[in-house]
Amino acid sequence: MIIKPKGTYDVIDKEAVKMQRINRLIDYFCEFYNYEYIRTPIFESKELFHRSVGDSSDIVTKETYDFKDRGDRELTLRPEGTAGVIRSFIEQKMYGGSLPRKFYYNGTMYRYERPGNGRNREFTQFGVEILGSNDPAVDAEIISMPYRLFEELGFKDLNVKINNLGSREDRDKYREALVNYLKPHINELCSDCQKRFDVNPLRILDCKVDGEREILKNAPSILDYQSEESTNRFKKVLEYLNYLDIDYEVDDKIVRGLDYYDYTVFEIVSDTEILGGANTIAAGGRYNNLVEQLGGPSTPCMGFACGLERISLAMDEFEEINKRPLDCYIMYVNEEEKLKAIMLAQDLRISGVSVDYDTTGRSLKSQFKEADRNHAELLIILNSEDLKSGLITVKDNLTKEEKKIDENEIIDYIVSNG
RNA sequence: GCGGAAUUGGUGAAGUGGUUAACACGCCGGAUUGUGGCUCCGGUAUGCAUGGGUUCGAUCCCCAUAUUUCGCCCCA
Repeated sequence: MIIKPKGTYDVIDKEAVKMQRINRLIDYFCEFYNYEYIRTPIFESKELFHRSVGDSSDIVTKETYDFKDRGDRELTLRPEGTAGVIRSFIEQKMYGGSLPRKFYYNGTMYRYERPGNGRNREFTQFGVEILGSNDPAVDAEIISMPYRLFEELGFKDLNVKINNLGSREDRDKYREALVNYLKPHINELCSDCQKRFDVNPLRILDCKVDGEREILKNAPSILDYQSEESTNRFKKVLEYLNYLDIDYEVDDKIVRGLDYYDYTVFEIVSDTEILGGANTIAAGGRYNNLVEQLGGPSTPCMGFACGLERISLAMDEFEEINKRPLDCYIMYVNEEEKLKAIMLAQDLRISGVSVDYDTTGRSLKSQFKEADRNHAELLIILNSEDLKSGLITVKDNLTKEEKKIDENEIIDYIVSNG
């Protein structure tokens, strides 16, 4: 038997229904907020991700799917959505047109990691990016839009953790201060953090092992190392969030894993327990330098992304999700009736009625069961005897009321009852 | 990548070194020879993840591989 590759999964049954529902809401929401749909390639040149995500980050060094095609091109399956959008923005010279551009994407991403509950090697991510505006109102929208989307999907007790990383210079100053503070205590940190100390000291703030320790609680705060301009900007973002009624909490320990973030970074957390310890359902931030870093003109941007599998998993706690009911199920037994069923189904479908019928030759009894499995609202029971006199039996599956309708009026009857 | 656990029909699962692998749900058929969702009866794994090995004999013991899952690492 051939089985699916490790870390992939099939979306079927309930999962498929949930995914469709999530996707429809995403499309609806983004349209409402005036975001344009964008679809970029699933594979890009390897270099794109090395330059955007940061050469030193684990994502690029060991978690991407890299391959060479037959023309010896170095390619990478996209591990995230932002880089492709930025590349397109630059390559299509969108910076020459009216700004900002507001995009949303929704598609599969690839990451070579150990699969687990709600984490796969092929996974689906939805995200938005606003390119070309540094207005704090953009920060507020990028946070409030997913917040409201999650509320709409049924999430309760949402909270936003937000922090201000400031400009590159602000961050460099802070990094130095943090390193100086931690240096005397380095032996008290866990082994992972001792490694991080050299590679990415800011990550130590996020450590699960050392996070609760006094050393880190008393560490200097990045918020104290901001320029006045950056601090005022952050205040403005928070002010907007207040007016938008978004529940947030400033957390100066939030630093994101990627190199490209500056100024506002945030995570949306839900108190659901189904996801285990990790209850972050969306995350994002501002990246005002990335476009330039990738060879475009300096363009301030902000975005967020979230994994649909985790969203879907968390939604298991919410109300039962059912397939859309079928308007009508047609039953028959013999060949003559079957032909009628096929033609009737086509006419009804043309008239906008959702309809189905059996194609496995099962008994009438089983056809009733099949109709129920499909939550059919009306049952059409064809009978050769009645057909001779031009009559068709229609049964309401809720009230069990049965009527014989003239063949010529059947479409109108069903349309007006559906 | 490192460590632990698991893997029996469509599903949930019981089970034993030795003829036909419980039970339940589901599905299909019948009782009801064309009107169901209750009831009753019957059917439903050429087979216990895959490949080796031990054995007279393995689903059961051993090894390897795969997949799943938990923890670490990481998290867009």
